[in-house]
Amino acid sequence: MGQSAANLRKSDYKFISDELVDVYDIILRIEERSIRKSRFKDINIKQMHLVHAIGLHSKKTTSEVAHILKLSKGTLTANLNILERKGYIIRVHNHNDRRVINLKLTSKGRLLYRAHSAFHQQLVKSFLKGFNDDEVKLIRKAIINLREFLDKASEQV
Amino acid sequence: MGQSAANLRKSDYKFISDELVDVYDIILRIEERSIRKSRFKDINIKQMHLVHAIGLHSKKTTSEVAHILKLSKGTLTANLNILERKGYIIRVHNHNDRRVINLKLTSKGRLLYRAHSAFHQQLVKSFLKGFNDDEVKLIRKAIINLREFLDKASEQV
DNA sequence: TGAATTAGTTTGATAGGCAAACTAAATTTG
DNA sequence: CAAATTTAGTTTGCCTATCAAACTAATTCA
Repeated sequence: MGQSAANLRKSDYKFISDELVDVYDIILRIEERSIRKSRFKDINIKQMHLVHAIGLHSKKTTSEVAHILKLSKGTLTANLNILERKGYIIRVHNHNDRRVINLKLTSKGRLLYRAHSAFHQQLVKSFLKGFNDDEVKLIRKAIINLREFLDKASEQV
Repeated sequence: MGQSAANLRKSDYKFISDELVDVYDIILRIEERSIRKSRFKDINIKQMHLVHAIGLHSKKTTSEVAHILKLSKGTLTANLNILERKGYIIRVHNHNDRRVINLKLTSKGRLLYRAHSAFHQQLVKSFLKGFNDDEVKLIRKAIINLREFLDKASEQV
């Protein structure tokens, strides 16, 4: 409609930027509410993400998980206490080094993990709805671009 | 290399999902650090986003901004006090209704706003690096998909 | 074996958030 | 028009999440 490519690009930049700023908060809010309505209403979204970080199969240590989530060890201890008390995780003392604690999900924890994964999968599916493989690849490429930029920025800043 | 389209799609879903989960936290961390290194080191990322919500031109009220940011009025008052004390915003009593306070950025606040916008613009540019207009449109479409899904999910959940 | 290091916990302090009570101004209503 | 109600923003009291530093127990180094 007489709109130049340059104008189109500029408005797209702004649109994409503004939308992306909103999207994350919306997702967190939806997750929070869907947990509240589920059988797992005794945990919050941060504890949910801790369960996700511990993961289905790994036996990560407290320090490893603290590093992944960029939380202090003290904060992690507090949250692990909550999740253990509520039956989502267990602490397993490591045989080789008894200072070390390996974290595992209980079956209840694994149920929660899978429910959360399902939500994320649904999210990405709707994000990619109606796109063919080439188009999905393109979006993948955009995300790789972004990640590279962020990693470079992390070093500089 | 013999990988079926379905498999490709599935691994892409997971990749995209996992990356998106990380990206937001990384962005917040970079923003936080870049503020710390800038001339605006006396504010934090939440106050930065409050400045962004107030915006360059609008004269939003306290209640409007509280609603936009989904914060209680009390929380907003506390943060506005900090930004006002530090010279980023001013409160302007509304002539027509003297209960109402309109929020405005000071020149210092506008400088901060523009610095933050520049970062976001750089972010989106790198996100879209090397893409032509059609491809940018596609990504725009993907974000619209996601937003529609989220809005629908918001109603349901 | 004693000293230094390491993994995780405890402790004390701080910050950010909310809900409810409150103040001042505007609007409705009898 | 005066009293009652509503509204915008502030104040208050409380709660939760987080961190850093001190601490404990186990391991490794010298």
